[in-house]
Amino acid sequence: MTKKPFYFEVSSKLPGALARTGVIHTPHGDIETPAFIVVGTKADVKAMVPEMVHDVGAQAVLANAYHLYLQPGHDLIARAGGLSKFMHWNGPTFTDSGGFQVLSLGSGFKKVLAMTTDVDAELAIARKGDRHAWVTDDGVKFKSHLDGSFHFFTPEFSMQIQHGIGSDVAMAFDELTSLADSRAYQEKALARTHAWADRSLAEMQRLNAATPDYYQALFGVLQGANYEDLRKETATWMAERDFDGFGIGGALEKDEMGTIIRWCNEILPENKPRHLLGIAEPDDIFAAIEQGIDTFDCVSPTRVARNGSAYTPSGRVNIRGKQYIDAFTPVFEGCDCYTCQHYTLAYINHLARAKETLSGTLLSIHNERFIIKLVDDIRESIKDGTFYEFRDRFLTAYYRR
RNA sequence: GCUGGAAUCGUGUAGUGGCAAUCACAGGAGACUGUAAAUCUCCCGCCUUUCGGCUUCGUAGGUUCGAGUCCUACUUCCAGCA
Repeated sequence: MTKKPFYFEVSSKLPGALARTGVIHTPHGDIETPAFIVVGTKADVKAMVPEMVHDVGAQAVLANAYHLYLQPGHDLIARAGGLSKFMHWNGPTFTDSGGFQVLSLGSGFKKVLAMTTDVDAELAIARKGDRHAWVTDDGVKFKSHLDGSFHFFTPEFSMQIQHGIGSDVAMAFDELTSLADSRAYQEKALARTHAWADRSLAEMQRLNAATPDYYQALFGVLQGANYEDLRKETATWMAERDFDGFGIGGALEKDEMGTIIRWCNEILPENKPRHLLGIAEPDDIFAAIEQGIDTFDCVSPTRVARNGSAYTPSGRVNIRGKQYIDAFTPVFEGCDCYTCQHYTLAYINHLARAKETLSGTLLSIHNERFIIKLVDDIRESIKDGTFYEFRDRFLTAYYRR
């Protein structure tokens, strides 16, 4: 019996919890889990070259089907030899389906994605006609944020794009809802996400059958907002299908995140990897890993870096602050990243004030290293049974201020 | 020296007789979770927690019910001419 080029092996478990360590095997290499996957939306990790991405310990990169379809086009990436070759990343790659853009360009357009349900005020100011995405049962109509042209994404088309891009792991095309949406809408959207998941799976199987030397894994994506019955329903539904792994999505209410993930992961099969989409804050990472999440991705480390913030053991700090003008110390003592080994806060503060792009690069290196090392340390703490001690010590220091 | 122009928030500006302070930058604080994001929000003359109060358009006069705006002188700067 031959194994698929993509498979997952659990290597250890935390007694009494869902947390586990393991290895995801992909055609482009292995990923030791839990792992933080860095985001490279447009086939680049913003402000970093792949050598830096490798040096911070990243094991995989996640790009986006919507962005790469618009520019430069998945056909071109296919002609270039696939995403990893195109962007010179010698490692595994994931792609998101464009499902996130259903919300970020649709009902969530021009709004901050709420991590709480207290969003009535935001809904009240939502302006009709000011969106770039419209959902129908068949798919999503997008108005390009680049040139205003219209494009229609179906689950099949998203698979074709992702297969063309050539990532190791594709995501099923899903509809991300807002916590502000009604219960009735959540049910409707979840039914649609299920229909789309079936269509995504059928299309991916067809595409894989047509390319004997290339197998692209497909993750089914779980929605259901913060409703226990919907989350359990979708977990059961997804578990019955032949996905290679699963993504847990949705704008998750922060306080309920661990609980929601537990509802899903108690039902999902143990032998397939579970990815948590778009999460990186330390408390969320601990909660998710405790409840059995294997991989994460998030834009936060690079985005906040370009906006002048650095992760530290005592919380996220805005390094543009006046008090760092003459701080001739690293971002924090003891950090093992390239930036902290060679540059001072004062220097990065200067670069940020001078609007030099190097500040974004140096802070991106630092922030990616910080989150990756955190997840690496959590992985080791699961192996040696010190997960809870490590969590309590870390989070107490991180949120002390 | 002559002629013309200019002077408004830290800086550059808007305001051409009717409640001065527009816009930008600089400065201060904050936000950012499957990237419409090297972006966005708020503050930014003084006092006040708020409500609100007070001050101020180079200087000194003048005209006018009322002047940043018109007039006179002065100061400083800019341009041209000598």
